[in-house]
Amino acid sequence: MANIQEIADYTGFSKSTVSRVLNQKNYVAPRTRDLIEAAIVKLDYVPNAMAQGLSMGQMHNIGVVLPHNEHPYYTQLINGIMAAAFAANYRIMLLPSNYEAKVELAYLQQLRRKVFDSMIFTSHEISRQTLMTYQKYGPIVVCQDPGCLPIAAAYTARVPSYVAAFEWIKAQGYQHISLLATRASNVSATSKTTFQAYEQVFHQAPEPTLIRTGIRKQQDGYAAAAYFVTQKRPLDFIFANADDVAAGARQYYLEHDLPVPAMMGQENQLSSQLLNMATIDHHLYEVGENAAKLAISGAVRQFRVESEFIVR
Amino acid sequence: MANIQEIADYTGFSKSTVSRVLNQKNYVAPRTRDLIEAAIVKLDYVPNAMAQGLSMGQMHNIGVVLPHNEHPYYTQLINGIMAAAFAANYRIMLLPSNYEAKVELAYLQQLRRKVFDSMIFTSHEISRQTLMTYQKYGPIVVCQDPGCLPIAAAYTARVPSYVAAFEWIKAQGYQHISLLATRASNVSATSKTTFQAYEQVFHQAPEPTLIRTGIRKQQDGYAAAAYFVTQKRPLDFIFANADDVAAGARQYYLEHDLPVPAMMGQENQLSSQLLNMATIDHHLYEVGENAAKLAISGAVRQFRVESEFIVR
DNA sequence: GCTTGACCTAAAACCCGTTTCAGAATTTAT
DNA sequence: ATAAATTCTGAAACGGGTTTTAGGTCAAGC
Repeated sequence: MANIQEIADYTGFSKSTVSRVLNQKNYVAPRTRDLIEAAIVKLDYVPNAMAQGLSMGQMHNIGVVLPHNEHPYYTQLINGIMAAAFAANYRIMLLPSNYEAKVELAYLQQLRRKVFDSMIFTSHEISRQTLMTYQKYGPIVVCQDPGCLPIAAAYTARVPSYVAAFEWIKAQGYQHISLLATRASNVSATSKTTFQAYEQVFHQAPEPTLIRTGIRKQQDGYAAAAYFVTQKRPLDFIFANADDVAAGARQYYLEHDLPVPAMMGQENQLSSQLLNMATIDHHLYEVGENAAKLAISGAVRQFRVESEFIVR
Repeated sequence: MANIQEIADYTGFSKSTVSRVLNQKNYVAPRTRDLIEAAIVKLDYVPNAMAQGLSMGQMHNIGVVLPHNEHPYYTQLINGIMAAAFAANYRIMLLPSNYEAKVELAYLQQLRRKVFDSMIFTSHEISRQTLMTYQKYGPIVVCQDPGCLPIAAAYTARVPSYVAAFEWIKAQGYQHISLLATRASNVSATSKTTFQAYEQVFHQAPEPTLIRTGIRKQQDGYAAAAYFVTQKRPLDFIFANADDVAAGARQYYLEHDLPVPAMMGQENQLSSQLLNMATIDHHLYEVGENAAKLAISGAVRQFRVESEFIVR
């Protein structure tokens, strides 16, 4: 528990000189440096991060807001964020929001309090306007298209690949398309985008009876298929929000000796590769990496990746 | 960016009185309190967490070391940790270790530096002896059985349910049992435990050709099944390290119109419920919650849950 | 009327670093 | 030889809180 003062006292130099040795800056006589370094080793001194943080005004922490962590979207995003943050010697704090605006606001207060230097919203309930008012307290990065607003963002441009996918589905002659989504389109930008692309291609809204929300994992896909079958909702194509979800649906049909409808997934997970299934790769790991870089640099820039429709 | 001094100046009281109002302790005249609270609202003041941390010696952060985050083991554990931490107003920092002792040591240094107050090792490469030498810098909780060592731990007692499961498998008459594991038994306590339980029941070591390691997700189970089939390794039971993994293996057999071997999974995920498959519930969410509670309280206690063999 | 205790507040010390400023000792340039 | 620039170091200020100490006011108890 030695502190910098003890090192100073022990060596006979001052705190400032010890600090200079620690930070390798300004002039320090080689002999002085050696003596102080020896003392640091001898007394097993490590600087106190809180004191450094207070003094320098930053803690090298990034707060990452995420609603839950059971969707591959978040898993891949987090992995990308972690990789980039780790590489830059930043740490990430996991901030569960459960899609609640009130909780998100509490986290923004923590940004003000300097609990972390910057934030990444993998998803946000709060309006972008509100987010902007907090930018003065630290970099805020969102993972959705912020439109023309001056907000740092790393996100995937989903529309082109969604349209391409629906064009392809239409060309194949499918007519009753089921949409599996994480959340309803009135609360989720992603779902909204999906639905809009659907309308753009098919010139009509998706069939409400073929929409299922609350879908995150393989098991949810399985349950959705079970629902369609038991409720007798005929369909010929399943557009899933993740490959694992599609795989789960497929599993249901196989297990019940039913004909498996055509389907596609998203995220280009291993399951779609194994099943030789069409998918959309949103390059989320890369999005995560760039979100972290923006959070660290503080640049109010937009990093946009084109998602990729993969036919197999 | 108002600080406590500004509130003091604005109201004419001293820093200490403002601090007392903030922390609701000691005597403060009602009128004084009102005035100061009004000033806090007016100047939109929030205390600086780094200054508070430095002054009080803790940041209310818990560092959570995890090798990767793609296995349900970690997902459930993290969810439990997050829930308990969040409830107690603690935050968690995700510390990826990739099973590297050197990285873990770096994190222990961060504990000394007060980057976080306490640590949870969901898995650790470093010896328990080494961990113990760092206990003086803050609570350290492991998620494995620490034996009789005085280390705080929240973990699942796996042996009884493993033995019960193997007894059951044996009673059913299965003889060629495949074991799917996250890591090899010489580096993983969990795998070692599994193998030992196997030997205890079958009086012989598991068949090396039926062991697959590096298995984490559904897709890995699928790949393992593909391996057994293409390499012509006959087996009649698959003991998987997770339900999703078993589900993946099952999927492979179904897709290739092969007879599906008997199998069981672990973690009691939805997939095993849907497939009506035997499993072992390690109650990881609960383990995570208790790990967080130990990390927060600093009690050097052991929280042990019995895992539960579920026949379906 | 005096002591005692409760109530209220401020000054100062403390937590532990970084950074600025200023001065002293050397070197280099002229 | 002297002025100027460089190298080295320490004192002090600063970041922004909490806590201790101590002193003052006031009412209750004897």
